[in-house]
Amino acid sequence: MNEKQVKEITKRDIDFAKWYTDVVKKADLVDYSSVKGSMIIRPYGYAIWENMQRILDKKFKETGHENLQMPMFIPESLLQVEKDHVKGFAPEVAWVTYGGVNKLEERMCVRPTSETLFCDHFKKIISSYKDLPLLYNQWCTIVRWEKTTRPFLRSREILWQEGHTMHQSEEDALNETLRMLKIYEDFQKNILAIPVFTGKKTDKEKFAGAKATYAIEAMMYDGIALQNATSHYFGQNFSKVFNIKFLNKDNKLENPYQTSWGCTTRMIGALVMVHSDDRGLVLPPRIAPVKVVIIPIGNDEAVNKAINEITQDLKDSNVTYKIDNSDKTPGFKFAQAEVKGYPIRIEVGKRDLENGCVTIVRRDTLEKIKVLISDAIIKVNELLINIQNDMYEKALKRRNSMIYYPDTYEQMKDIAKNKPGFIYTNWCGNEECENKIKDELGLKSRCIPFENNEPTGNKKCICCKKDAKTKIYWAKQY
RNA sequence: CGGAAAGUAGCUUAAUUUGGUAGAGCGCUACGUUCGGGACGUAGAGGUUGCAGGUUCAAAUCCUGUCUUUCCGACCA
Repeated sequence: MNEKQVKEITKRDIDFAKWYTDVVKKADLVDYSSVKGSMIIRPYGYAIWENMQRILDKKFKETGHENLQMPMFIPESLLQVEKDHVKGFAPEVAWVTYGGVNKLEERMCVRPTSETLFCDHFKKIISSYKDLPLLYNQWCTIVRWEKTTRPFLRSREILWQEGHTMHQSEEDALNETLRMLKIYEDFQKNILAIPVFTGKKTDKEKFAGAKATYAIEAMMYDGIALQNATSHYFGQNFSKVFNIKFLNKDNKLENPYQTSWGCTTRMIGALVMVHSDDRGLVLPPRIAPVKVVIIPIGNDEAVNKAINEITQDLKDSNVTYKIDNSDKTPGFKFAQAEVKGYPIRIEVGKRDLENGCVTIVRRDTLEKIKVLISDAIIKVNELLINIQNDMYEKALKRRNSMIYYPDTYEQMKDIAKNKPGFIYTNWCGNEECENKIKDELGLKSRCIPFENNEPTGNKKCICCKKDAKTKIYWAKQY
């Protein structure tokens, strides 16, 4: 790598935080606005979000969900209905107190999440078991008045998706909660190439007002955890206080069982923090808005002819591409393509063309491959699959190498202090130990995974030495 | 929200200590020469120094407030 590149992007291993902001800025994903925590998602960043939306929305529709739009304002009295919910969200809501020049009779908050709005609506439209399940989703923005903000990872205005569903039985609602969690898990793994742990949150960490929260936990390159999606089971917590009732088959009134689930543009931050490198963004092919960038070298008739041939093949194969026809030198264009993270670049110049070849370069490994023009499309299609798989495997390997399994609290303390990553231990299930570990080691519980969660070894809690109920992941978090 | 640092052209910054005509590099525009890892020449455009007050004959510079950004804590998707 030459000096100029080093100057533009801070090295990842020297200052991870600065590297991250450099990458999201230089790759032109995001810009700051004049309002703290309200970021401008630039076209390239938004194109990634549009791809996420398109893929997830299709999954939601395939599983029977319908999109709708709810209002963005919640009257204070409505937010107050569920006690735990308001307690959890009140510290971070923004209030509207004036309409024009007149003070409002009742102030309204800008939605921090829409459970209360949905419930207020559900009670009007649900009357029979025949109305259930009710499977709704909305794509929208919400506002949470965060104190510390960072592009994508933590903003005050959040672009997201929230699903809200109502069911006849506990079983149906729980199934829905886990079904949607699985969709998120598959999406992260297969599309974003991000390995994740899925599991249950502790009572301390669960959503305000929920009976149970399930989450997707990913590890960033620096070993810090990022919660990438959540799915909540509410039981009848909200339906009771909102007085939502339906007549069941036995002609008896019942409160329905509820779920909600969501994911945000934070996933873009995760893409950066898991895959990208000192040269800039690295995008998995399945989420990349532009899969191939073509760089002409010199302005030559043979070059143009070869490019026409290749682009026709790309069109026929439905591979999104872009031709960099700017008047920059090739070296500049190569560097630019790397900052932007296009999975594949094809260099077309007369030196290769004399042998009927072009050069194909993988963004993830920077490997250069010479192929005949006629074989380019075959190689591109093959590489798009390989890059996607290799990026997942690489991320998985790194993550697994940063998970620690201490037997004693002293060992855990040492790891927490000296080694970034996740720590997997036996746990008694008590909040006291959770609080102690947070206070003393700065670690929060991530999740109790669904599989291989039986206590091991002496089967005692790592902290209090009482009988352990389960195993649990701990980590520092964004 | 506490503690610290910073804000001058699109970006990186000089001038701030010691108040006195805001200067450069990159980028941008036009033309030309170039083109296999961040090209070069010539000519240009671009600033009420984050914002609002105050001190002063005079403020980028000193003082107060405020907004934004970054880092460290507390809080959180």
